[in-house]
Amino acid sequence: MSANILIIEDDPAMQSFLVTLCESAGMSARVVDSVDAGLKALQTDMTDICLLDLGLPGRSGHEFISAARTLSKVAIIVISARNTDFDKITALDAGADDYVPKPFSSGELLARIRVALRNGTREITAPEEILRAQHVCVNLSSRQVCVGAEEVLVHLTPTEFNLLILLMKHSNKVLTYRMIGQAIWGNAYSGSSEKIRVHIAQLRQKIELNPSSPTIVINEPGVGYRLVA
Amino acid sequence: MSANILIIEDDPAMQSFLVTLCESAGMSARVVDSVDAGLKALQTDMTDICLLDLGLPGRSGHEFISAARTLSKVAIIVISARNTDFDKITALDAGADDYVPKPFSSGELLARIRVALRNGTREITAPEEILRAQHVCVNLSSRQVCVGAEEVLVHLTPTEFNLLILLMKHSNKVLTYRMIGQAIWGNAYSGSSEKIRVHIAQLRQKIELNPSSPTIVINEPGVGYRLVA
DNA sequence: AGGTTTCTTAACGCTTTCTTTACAGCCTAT
DNA sequence: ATAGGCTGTAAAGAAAGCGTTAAGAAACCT
Repeated sequence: MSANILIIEDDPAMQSFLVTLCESAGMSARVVDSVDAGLKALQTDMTDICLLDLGLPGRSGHEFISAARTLSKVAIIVISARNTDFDKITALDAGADDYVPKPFSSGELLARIRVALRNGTREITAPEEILRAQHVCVNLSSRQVCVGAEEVLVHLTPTEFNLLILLMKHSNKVLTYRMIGQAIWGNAYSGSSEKIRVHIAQLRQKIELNPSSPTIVINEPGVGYRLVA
Repeated sequence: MSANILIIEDDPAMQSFLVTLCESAGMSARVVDSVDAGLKALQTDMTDICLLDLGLPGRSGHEFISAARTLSKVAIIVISARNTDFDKITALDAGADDYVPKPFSSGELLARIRVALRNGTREITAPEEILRAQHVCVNLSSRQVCVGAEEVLVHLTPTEFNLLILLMKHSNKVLTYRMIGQAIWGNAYSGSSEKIRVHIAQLRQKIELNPSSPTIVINEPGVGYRLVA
């Protein structure tokens, strides 16, 4: 699997340097010299990573980032000689994945490309909007919870809902009382397990087929809880 | 449900600076000052992002990165004054997600934290660590223990579980009564071996194929116990 | 403000787990 | 062979942890 790199850069010297660098690392590189051409390439070419020079003539690189984000989740690594905080922060917040100041070492750039590729591989599976475990399914966007074969809608309080999706996102793993407290109440969490016990009980009342002998939310004595999927 | 930041940093001034920075951004921050404490915190605390100072005394930050990667996919942002290419590349290739050189601007660090949080929502499934010895396998993340060819699930009490993984992590080595006692009961351990004998017996009842002639947990008369893998 | 929902806390019974004690069997050394 | 120390097992009491209920506090929504 050789990665496809899209280089958006107008300086010919830097163009050839980046192309050579990428190809020497076994990746295939394609160059465009404007934001418009870059956006067009994103729609027609298979692209794993964009290397973007912020200092382009015409439309700014920041525009490219936000426009590209509406098109795809491709990783964007900004390369720029404009190294003010403002440039970095706006680029990263607009959707860039990394920001490498010029001058940069080729080894570091390649390492950061490898990081982006590593992250990119898990992106293929889109974030699941619906979580399932046994006879329970949760719609994250509508915050609705169905139970049983007939998919009866159940109303959960905010805390119960947070608790459920927390356990679901870590299904089959034991979450310690500490983890649960921190995830739901943040730093303000005192450390006692009593609160959690009550909310777990109420959650079980609503989602377990037989709350007195739970099959979904399982207690691990002395440690915490585990959701079995 | 705000982000939980684990700060691994030994310098008190930098500690408080980072804590203040994170909390001013509405995130929960927690500080440890060593690699070992950091790894322990990863197992007991809910953590979205690690801020790691590479220049720690004792075990190096690089060790933390690779060890943490076997535990979870938590995002790791390295903060370091050692800014050679070598440091950056090895840290990134070991599994770090970003590398911020000191001195850094607080705005940039926060922006890079936001990037990591954005990426982190994609997937949380960590590689599950499984220990094996003969016909016994232990899943550390789900705390489940299987025995025999049919992989029957066995329930262990907290003490039995701790005892088992302690022996497994030092398999084929003899652990003295004192070592076992201190590892499981800490400083409160009195020094008598009677407690240990009872728990070993109950553990054997559950994991040995023939508890009366054990093949896994072997007694070393006058010294302690040894687990043969 | 009134009423409703939700959260937090405390209490209690029940179960699980831990600790202690006692004793029998085994091995070793005298 | 026997005494002494060490190990394995069983049982009972103590302690801790969990599930549940109820009541007051807080937040939320008309």
